[in-house]
Amino acid sequence: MATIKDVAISAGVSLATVSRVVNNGPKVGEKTRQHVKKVMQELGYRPNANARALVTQKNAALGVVVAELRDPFFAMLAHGVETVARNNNVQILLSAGSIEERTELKAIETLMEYRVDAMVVHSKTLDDTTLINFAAQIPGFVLINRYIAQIANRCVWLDNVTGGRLMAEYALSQGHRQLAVISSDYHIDDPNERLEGIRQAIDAAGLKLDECMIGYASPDQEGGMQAMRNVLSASTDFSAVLAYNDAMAAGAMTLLQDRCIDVPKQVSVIGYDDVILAQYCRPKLTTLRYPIEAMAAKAAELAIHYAAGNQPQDNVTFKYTPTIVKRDSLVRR
Amino acid sequence: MATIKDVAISAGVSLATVSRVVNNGPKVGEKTRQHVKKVMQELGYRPNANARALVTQKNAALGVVVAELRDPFFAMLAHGVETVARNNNVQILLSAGSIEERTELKAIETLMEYRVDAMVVHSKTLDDTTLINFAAQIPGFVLINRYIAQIANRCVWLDNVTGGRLMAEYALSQGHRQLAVISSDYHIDDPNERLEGIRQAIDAAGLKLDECMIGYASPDQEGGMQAMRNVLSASTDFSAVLAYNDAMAAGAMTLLQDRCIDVPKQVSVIGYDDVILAQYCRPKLTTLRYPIEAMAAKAAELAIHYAAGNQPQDNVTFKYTPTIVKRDSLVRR
DNA sequence: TTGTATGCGTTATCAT
DNA sequence: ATGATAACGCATACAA
Repeated sequence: MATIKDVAISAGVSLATVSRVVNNGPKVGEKTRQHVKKVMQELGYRPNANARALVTQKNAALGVVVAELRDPFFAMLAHGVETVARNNNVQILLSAGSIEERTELKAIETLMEYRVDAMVVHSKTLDDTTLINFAAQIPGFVLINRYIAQIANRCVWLDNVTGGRLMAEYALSQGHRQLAVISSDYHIDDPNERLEGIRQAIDAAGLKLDECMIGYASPDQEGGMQAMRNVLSASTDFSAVLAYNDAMAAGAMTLLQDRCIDVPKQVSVIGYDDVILAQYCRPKLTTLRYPIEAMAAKAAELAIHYAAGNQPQDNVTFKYTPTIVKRDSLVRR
Repeated sequence: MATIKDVAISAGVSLATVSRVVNNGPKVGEKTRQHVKKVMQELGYRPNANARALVTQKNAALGVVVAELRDPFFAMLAHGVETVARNNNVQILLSAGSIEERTELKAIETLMEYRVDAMVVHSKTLDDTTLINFAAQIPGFVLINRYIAQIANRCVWLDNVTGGRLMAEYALSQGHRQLAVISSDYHIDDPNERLEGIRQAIDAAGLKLDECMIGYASPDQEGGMQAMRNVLSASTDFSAVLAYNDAMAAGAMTLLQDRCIDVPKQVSVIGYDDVILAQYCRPKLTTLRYPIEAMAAKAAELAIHYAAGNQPQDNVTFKYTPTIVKRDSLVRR
């Protein structure tokens, strides 16, 4: 593959001149510029991004760490980042790491080896200290979907407590008095936060959420069925189900329907996230919109901005609040 | 960030020795090896992947080009590649390019600038010549979801004609005599190939597929509704709908249901791809399984294998055939 | 406006 | 077993 040197020789100019042309640098005669460009064309010259990153001490790429690409949620996240990357003419270096501490760590470390200084990270398993450390080393380190007070200005996150509260309040406002909850058994903050919000709303309404009305399982369709089964075996005395996410909600609906319990006539269901599936399943899912794509875009912009040398402001953070999307799975009782 | 030089000085050894330790090279005393490792730890040393790629003339990363991450299909593709990448301890460089010629080209070019020599490319818009050219330049260039005779041994693709034939044959075998088709209006080969297979099966059964029974629209849910609407306005004389993909199938089902046409009692629907949505929508979608994840994994392995210097064999190609997945959206008539 | 020279962090070759 | 040194391709400070 042709190098800058080849171009220089072939064009009869110096390395420096070619370099200037490549980078649209100033101080180069229009005539030579055209000539050099032509030679570049002929030789099929492409700048070596590695050499460039080495000498400039910065990598133009934008690093992204996600847990699991297959999950539509992360796909949307990646897409949000991708849009911004393209607009900024920046390449994405993507590292998927599954929800395991080891691989998540490794994903970030690999990105560091490429010296990417802009990075959007989705990490649920690494502890605060580790993340704060990374932030100290990488100027454009931005967390998505997580809040850490010490680096609040690098966090783009969703207010899950409010989200939980909203979904419960909405169900209550529609006349439901007996609520069941199906939650995730992953040991991360999100389920707890959403649950806390739900409890707040129920308490505020002067009602009680019995422990046996909460089912825990993996946060997917299968888990939704499982958790729903568990709750049903304890009690059938509820008119609405609040799910941890849309996948669980869909699973719960499937199970209810399999048992000839009509959704939403007999039991209403509400999801969380508003992934594509929410529009596809029957009945269409009433859910909480998690604006992950917009958030991801924001995170990417932030990462690029910080990496460019702009100092993060103090006392800011990027909090988003979910909103109710009314569809067909929850009706007034 | 600490360099190999810093480590060498701090450890009181030469650059070469440190380099050997880093790369687990031979010929280095166990004592010094331990010592150097310790210093590396202390200094938080991380090899610079850019410098490494520069001097070795090869990038350990695996490049991936996809059209649109948000699409669950590509998400699965990416996931298949990702699994292999992780097993081979290789980083993914992902370039999403949307289905436009310009961006697809740019995606590949950017990857080339990083000198990645293993590359899994999903391209529908670039012409054969361009792709063959890339293949000539990049040892580990592998196409997924496309077949080009001249570089057959670098193609991992699906037999879409057979796929189309299978879906039609299945519908026919279930007693359906009047078939409607909703297809994609994108100008790529896939829709035509699938349509051709469908025609083959219908011809073989001694039946005819009238042009007005084919609706064209964008290959998503919205398009599925649109195409279904078009067909319905021309004729209601069909008992089964063959869709270009699951998203269109889901859209078609929605429209039918909105018009109080029961699926599958009155009209059966069959999809293509078997993305997650096929299991979520109601009724669950009978569809053709497109083993994209396995294919992507294969492509990634191939790319890494070729990039490592192994010559592609002559006279081989990697063809996959879809299989029917029977669920609830198609019933015997 | 153009050219020369230096160094970025590594690997690899050749000595020792 | 270890060290000195020359590339790798490029950007840039400095000279001309």
